[in-house]
Parts: sequence; C-alpha cells; structure tokens
Amino acid sequence: MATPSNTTPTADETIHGRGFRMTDQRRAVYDVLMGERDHPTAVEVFTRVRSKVPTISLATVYNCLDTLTGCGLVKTVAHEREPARYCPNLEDHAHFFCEACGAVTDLPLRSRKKPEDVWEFPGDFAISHHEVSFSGTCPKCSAKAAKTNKR
Amino acid sequence: MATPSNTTPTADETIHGRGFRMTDQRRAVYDVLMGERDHPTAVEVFTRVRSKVPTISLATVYNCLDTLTGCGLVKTVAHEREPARYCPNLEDHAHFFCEACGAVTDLPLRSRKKPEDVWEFPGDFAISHHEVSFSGTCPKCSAKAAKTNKR
DNA sequence: AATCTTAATTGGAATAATTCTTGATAAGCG
DNA sequence: CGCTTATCAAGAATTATTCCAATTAAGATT
Repeated sequence: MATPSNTTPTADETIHGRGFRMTDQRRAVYDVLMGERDHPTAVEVFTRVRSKVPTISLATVYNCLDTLTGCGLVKTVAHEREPARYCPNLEDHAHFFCEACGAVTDLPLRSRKKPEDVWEFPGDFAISHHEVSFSGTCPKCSAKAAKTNKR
Repeated sequence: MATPSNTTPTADETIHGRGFRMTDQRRAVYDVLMGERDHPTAVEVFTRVRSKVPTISLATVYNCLDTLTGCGLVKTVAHEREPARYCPNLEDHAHFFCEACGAVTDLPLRSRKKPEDVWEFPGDFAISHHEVSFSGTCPKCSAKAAKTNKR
C-alpha cells in the first residue's frame, strides 16, 4: 500500500514512473533547485551542487536538468540570447527580467485568465506550450532610481 | 521642406536620425527582411542578401541586424535555444512556432487587450518590453495530422 | 552475496551561434 | 580633393551546450 494515489507523486516516483533512476546527482540537482527557488543557470546549479557532490561534472548537471525537465519536475526559462535558466515553479506563470539587477521574478497567471484571450489565432492552432517574458525595472530597482533622482 | 513631419519616417530617415549611415549592406539586409516578411535567422538573411551584395560577410549581416534592431526597424525573435530570428513586423504581436513544420506565425494583439491583464505583477514593475511565444501545431499541420489519422 | 545488464556519469573534445579584432574601404564633410 | 570617422570583411575567439567513449554504479537475477 505504498504511494497512495490521492497524493501528488514525489520526485522519486515521477522519475521512476518514466523508467529513470533517482541517482545522487539527480537528487542533488533537484534539491538545489527546490532549495533556493530562484532561476539559476546550468553553471550556477553546477557550482551549488558541487558543495554536496564534489565530483559531479557539468555534463552531468546538464543531463540531470534534461531528465528533470523531461519528467516535468523543472521548467527551463529562455530569455533572449542568455544562457538557459531553470525554474522549480510548476505553476503556470510568466517571468520578469530586471534589466538593472538581473533578478528574475515569477508572475502568476491571474485567475480565469488565459494567454489565448490576449492574442488572436488566425486559424486552428493547437497550443502545447507558451513562454512569456517581460523585461524592465523591478520594484526594488524602481525605488532606488526614484530615490536617486530626487536628491 | 523634405520629410513632412506628418508622415512615418522612412528607414533611411530613422537610421540617419540615430547618427548612422544607410549603406548598401544595411539597405540590402532591410530589403530582404521587408521583402519576404517571414522570420529568417541571421544565416538565412545572409544567404538571401548574398544574391544582391555578393561580397557581404556574415559578420556584417550581424552588424546590420544589430543597428536595424537598435533603430527599432526590425525586431529580434528568441525561441528556446534556437538561433535568433528577425521580424520586420513592428506591430505588437506574439509568435507561434509550429513544432511539426517549423513555421513561425505572427499573432496580433487583440484590440483593447494587454499582456499585463493576464499575469499578476506583485509590486511596482516598470515594463519596457515583452516577448510571448506559443508552440504547438499550426493549422496546416493540424489538418494534415487529422487526415492521416482518419485513413 | 556475486554476477550480469544496462543506465548513468565523467572529462574532454566537438559544435554552433554569435561576438570580437584588425586592417582595409568608403561616406560625407570641410 | 583630402581628412576623419564609420563601416566592412575575414577570420579568430568566445560561450553555451552537446556529443563521445570509457568507466562506474543501480538494481535485477541467479
């Protein structure tokens, strides 16, 4: 009677369900992402994971990130030509990239709203996925700028 | 009395206004983009431009695309880890990427709609830019798939 | 518990898009 | 017509990511 079906499956279960093994490396990469809940690049994940699994290689970090995203446990975030970032937030959301400090903020979808309501689809498009990114100045940096301008 | 102010400025005027020169190369790159109105990569622009300006180099194509986007005459389109694409459509719009045929379709913003209506901004964000991309199956490929499944 | 099979990991080499560098060319001004 | 400076061309350099081949480790099987 392990794993009651009315519970969201654990990462282990999800990975096993796809026929993969939950290795130390995969768990470490997953834990790093769940731990900070920011949007690190592969190299940032690599340096964080090294403190737990010092022998892990960058190639393995890329592999782990691939399998984790393949299993739907992690999302990739692409922004302009920058290196890919990884996001543990599985809710439907957009991203805000601050041009001043580089911070990435999750923007939740408003309830009852759909991106399809905003753009026109000329024909029978089957949407499987969407990615939305805003850029500009985040609240912290806006506040700083306002202060500086006042003096 | 050149350039009446009640007319949208030409590409030449815009470029000169920014202190740049309208060279053969820049015009050729611009014409290529305006001519086909699709979403070519830098290399695709390069091969198309070569038929007009056979001595142009890829580096120059990149330079021209940079100045054109800097002047707001062309937009760049980033999608996942793929090479950047360039878009001559200056209207506010999103993009649909067909996973089957690779086609990129412009999706116009519905009138009176704003992307900010769909996502929640937790604080005082100053939006300077947004990029929205959908992926899935385009009408043509959906139709083909339906046909194939029926037989 | 030892063995077997296959997936996963490593480290380095390879790739691909883009940027940088340096010397040559060409615009536009005086 | 010459000067100054932007632009261009060609190739080298960079950077993120993927590939490859050899080793290691999981977990099933005996």
